[in-house]
Amino acid sequence: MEENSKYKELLNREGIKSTRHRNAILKLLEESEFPQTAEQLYITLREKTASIDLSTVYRTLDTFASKSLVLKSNRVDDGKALYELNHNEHKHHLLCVGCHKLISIEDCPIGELKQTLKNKIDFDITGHKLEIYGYCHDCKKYKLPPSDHDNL
Amino acid sequence: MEENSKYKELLNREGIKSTRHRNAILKLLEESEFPQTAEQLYITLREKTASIDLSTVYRTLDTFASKSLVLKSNRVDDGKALYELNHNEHKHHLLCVGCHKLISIEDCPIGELKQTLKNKIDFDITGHKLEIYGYCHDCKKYKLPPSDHDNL
DNA sequence: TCACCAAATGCAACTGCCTTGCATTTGCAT
DNA sequence: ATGCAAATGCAAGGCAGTTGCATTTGGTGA
Ligand SMILES: [Mn+2]
Ligand SMILES: [Mn+2]
Ligand SMILES: [Zn+2]
Ligand SMILES: [Zn+2]
Repeated sequence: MEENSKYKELLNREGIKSTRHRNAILKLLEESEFPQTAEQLYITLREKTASIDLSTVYRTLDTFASKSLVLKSNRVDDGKALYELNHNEHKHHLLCVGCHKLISIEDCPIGELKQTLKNKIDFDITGHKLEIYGYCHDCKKYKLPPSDHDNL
Repeated sequence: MEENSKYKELLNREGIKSTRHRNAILKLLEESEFPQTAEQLYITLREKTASIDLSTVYRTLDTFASKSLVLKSNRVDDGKALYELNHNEHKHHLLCVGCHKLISIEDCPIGELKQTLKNKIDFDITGHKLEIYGYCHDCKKYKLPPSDHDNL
């Protein structure tokens, strides 16, 4: 066996075993600034560390998601699944439809809405998902044509 | 040939032919309250009207989306593609994670954010997507456990 | 009205993402 | 060290969506 993992107690707390692959995937997700596809993670894992099967990557990510260790979402372009570490923090980002760059923002406009809706139609908000599209500073200059994302 | 279609000039305006299938799909979308999968549309079309191939449904929806006649999105559960008529109106809805009911709302909290972001980080918003999860009036009563959608 | 042709469609094969069954290996408790 | 459930590798399979190609169809102009 290898050295005791940094993530051992985190995994044990969730009632699952600490393994080479799980540790590697957690580490990789921790190093990732933005959500990744299973394929991207798989390729990086094969380059950086040991051999791993793609099905193991999927199964591990699913396991992590079921424990809320990772958040699973879908890429806007192609619907492909994206995975990111769950930092239990509230984050949104801007997607530049020119260069596909992601920009993190700390603004969240849901706070006020929460109370409004609770009063108006008796609905208790537990979560939400917000994607914002547009043009970044660099892409604005090139006056690219408007995209499909308009009117969303 | 059949009777002149209700949607003929709409389609011609976009530079594409008015056909039996395209008219049927537009009609069906018009009757649909919420976004539908290609499969759902396909099944309904086969029941209600003539024979049609699934690939034709996909190609037609893609064509419509490229002309911005329909909006394409992805279902939260499974990432499957959803299609709806583009009414060029700004709408959001609430998803009850208890009973999976959709509730339309007219609130949109992006307006103010738009100007804030433009000033703060020089980003021009062209569109956005907002999904809100929670418990409706009925489901609140049953005190269902919180779901995966929390902390989004 | 008719002939013509590009566009639309049907059909079947195919791709890519993701899942699953099963044999083998591994983590970990005893 | 031993034993066993959980994790993994491997290969096959499932399913949403795509594509190539032959045929049909809608619109245009003679
Ligand atoms: Mn938010
Ligand atoms: Mn909005
Ligand atoms: Zn950009
Ligand atoms: Zn409900």
